[in-house]
Amino acid sequence: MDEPRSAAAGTAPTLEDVARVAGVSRATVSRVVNRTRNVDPAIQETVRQAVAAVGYVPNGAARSLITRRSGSVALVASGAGEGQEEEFRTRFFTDPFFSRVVNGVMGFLRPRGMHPVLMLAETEEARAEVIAYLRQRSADGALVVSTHADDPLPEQLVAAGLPAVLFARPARPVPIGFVDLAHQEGARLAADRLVGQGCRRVAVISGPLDIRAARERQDGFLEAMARHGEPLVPTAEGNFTQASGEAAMQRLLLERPDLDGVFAANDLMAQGALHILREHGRRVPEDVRVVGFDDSSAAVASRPALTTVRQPVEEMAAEMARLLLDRIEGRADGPRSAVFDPVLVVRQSG
Amino acid sequence: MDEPRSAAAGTAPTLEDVARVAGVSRATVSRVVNRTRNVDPAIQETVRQAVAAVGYVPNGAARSLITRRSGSVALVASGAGEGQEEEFRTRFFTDPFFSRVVNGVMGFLRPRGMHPVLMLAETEEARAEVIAYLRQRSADGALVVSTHADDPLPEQLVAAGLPAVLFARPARPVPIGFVDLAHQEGARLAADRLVGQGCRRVAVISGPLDIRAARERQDGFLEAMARHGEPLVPTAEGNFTQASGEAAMQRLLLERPDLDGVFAANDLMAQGALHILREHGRRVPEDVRVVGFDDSSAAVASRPALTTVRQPVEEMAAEMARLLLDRIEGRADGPRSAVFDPVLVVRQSG
DNA sequence: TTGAAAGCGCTAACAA
DNA sequence: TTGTTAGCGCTTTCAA
Repeated sequence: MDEPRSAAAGTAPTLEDVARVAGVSRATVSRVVNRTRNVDPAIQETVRQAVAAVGYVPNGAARSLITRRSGSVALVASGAGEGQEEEFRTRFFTDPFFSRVVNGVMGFLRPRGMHPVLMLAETEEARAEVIAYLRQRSADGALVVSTHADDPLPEQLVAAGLPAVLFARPARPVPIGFVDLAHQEGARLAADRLVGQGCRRVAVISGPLDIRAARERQDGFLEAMARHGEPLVPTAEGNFTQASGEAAMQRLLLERPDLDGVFAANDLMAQGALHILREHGRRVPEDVRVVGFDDSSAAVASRPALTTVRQPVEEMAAEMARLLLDRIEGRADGPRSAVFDPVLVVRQSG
Repeated sequence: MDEPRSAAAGTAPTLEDVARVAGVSRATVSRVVNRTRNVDPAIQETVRQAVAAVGYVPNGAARSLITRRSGSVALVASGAGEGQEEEFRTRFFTDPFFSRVVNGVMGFLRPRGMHPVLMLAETEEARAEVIAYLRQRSADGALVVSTHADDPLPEQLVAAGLPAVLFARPARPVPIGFVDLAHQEGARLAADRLVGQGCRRVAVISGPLDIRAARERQDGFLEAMARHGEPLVPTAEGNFTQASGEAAMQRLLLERPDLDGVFAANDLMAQGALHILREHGRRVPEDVRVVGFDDSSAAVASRPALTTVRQPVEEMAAEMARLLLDRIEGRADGPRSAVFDPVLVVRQSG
């Protein structure tokens, strides 16, 4: 099998080269390469052979200079801007949540020949870079995973007229698409489960209350408990890390040593709660039932495995990508959104 | 504060527009934007103001058409090609290892204005796509995280003359740069620790032995144990997942119910071992000591926290990126590599 | 130090 | 159905 000589050679072959070899014009080669109709099958074959012979690969820059498409989308991890860059990165990447988003996004993008470019936007400078990146058309749009309610990035994107879709509804009403979960509904599922299993003295480990999802999970849970005739439910705030879940559980145990049920606003914190409960000699689920949230890898990794409220992150991420492409390719008129329903996944802990 | 009118308008402003406003030529604007020397400070200022006034952002495609640089690198998750796409993705993304690589890569790339594009290469088709992506200059080079010894991608990259650096030394000697860990040395650290703590009946949970790193960790451990006068060490093979660690621990316990030490080739499997040991009423570290490998987030997440061999993944990933940029920017002559030293991190489990 | 002009490689009207 | 031609927006000689 002949190796195309040009592969390792100095200059990459261009359309021109293929055209010369095939004995046709550049335009025809372009049509064949881009699968445009209206090309004589015989010529098509000739061109394909010429392409193979010279080892031609279209130049992406030249192509997107004219199509105004880069073939990639920015996948942005956006934060509030208070933290250190490295700490933010580590926190973000350590959480299984982010991996699931990446997974779901790639699943959708890949068959469509598009690729995600990872970006961080936790400082004003970084946000400006993201905006500039999009404005210079290095990416066709942005998928934004935002961690704070007062993140200014969504509004900046809208102001710049850039295609973007968020994971989680924006804090202030902004004309931008998003995917989200019915968090309150999910929390209600957890409350119903705990009560249904006979728990009467339950407590909540919430996420950071400046994150909308965290607040909705807490509110939904408290509301459901109130409906069950339990208006007084102690709460402790964590920050979605396992360590914060441990600390919160400690506080809760001090406040209410006789508790028999815990709802944690994510699995990582639930896992932390499990550790502390065991240290204090509480058996799960016999003495205390624990329900988590997310159904992340942490849910099956812990012992006992977590009963948890499933957030279909991969599907949501895929939908987010779909909404963005619809927008980019002009299929969508205004910003569109999708809200997913949570499901209770019963395992051992609750 | 005036908003640049063109931001949300139909067409983005070009160099031409800036030049007109500033009353200079395109070339001069280009020089100012690209910080080239030899521009009159006064003119420089005028140009900057014009840039701000029209809200100019250079067009990336036009720029890279001529510079032949895209400003991004492919971050490739490469597999052997036997598995299902989705399973591969999920496995890969669930492992904290990948997140750490991304984290380290971004830490290095970001200050240099470069961005990672995520790609998968687990089938021949996907590999071809990666190669094409690089050949069409959509990325300036590739960072490859390979999971199997017989992965053909490294050789394909070399054959195509594309800049690339691997995480982990290639199976067959190929002229390509890589970063790696002294795995055998790390395993020796684990063996010394277990023996030093008085363990006499130890066992190994290895990774998939078709992965070089897994084999080296096992070999290094067995060799060290032999030196300690323990030539017979039972082993069980896992696949680096927690579930496989559990299964392996079950088998080991059956084979050697009186074991008092376990070395697992990664933390996830060690975590699985911990679960099984507890189920069987073995206390860790009192009855059985457990040492993991990696020092990933799983190491601090488990109870007891894992004593483990630290692999500085973030640093290694950053170095991988550095080696690639050196190559891309022509600072490196041939392929260069770096091998890192592991360190024992003592926590509770061993 | 600045400007004029020539392309980088490609796609898309428009003609033939 | 095919070819011709005109740029896309930028960088970079080469002259001035």
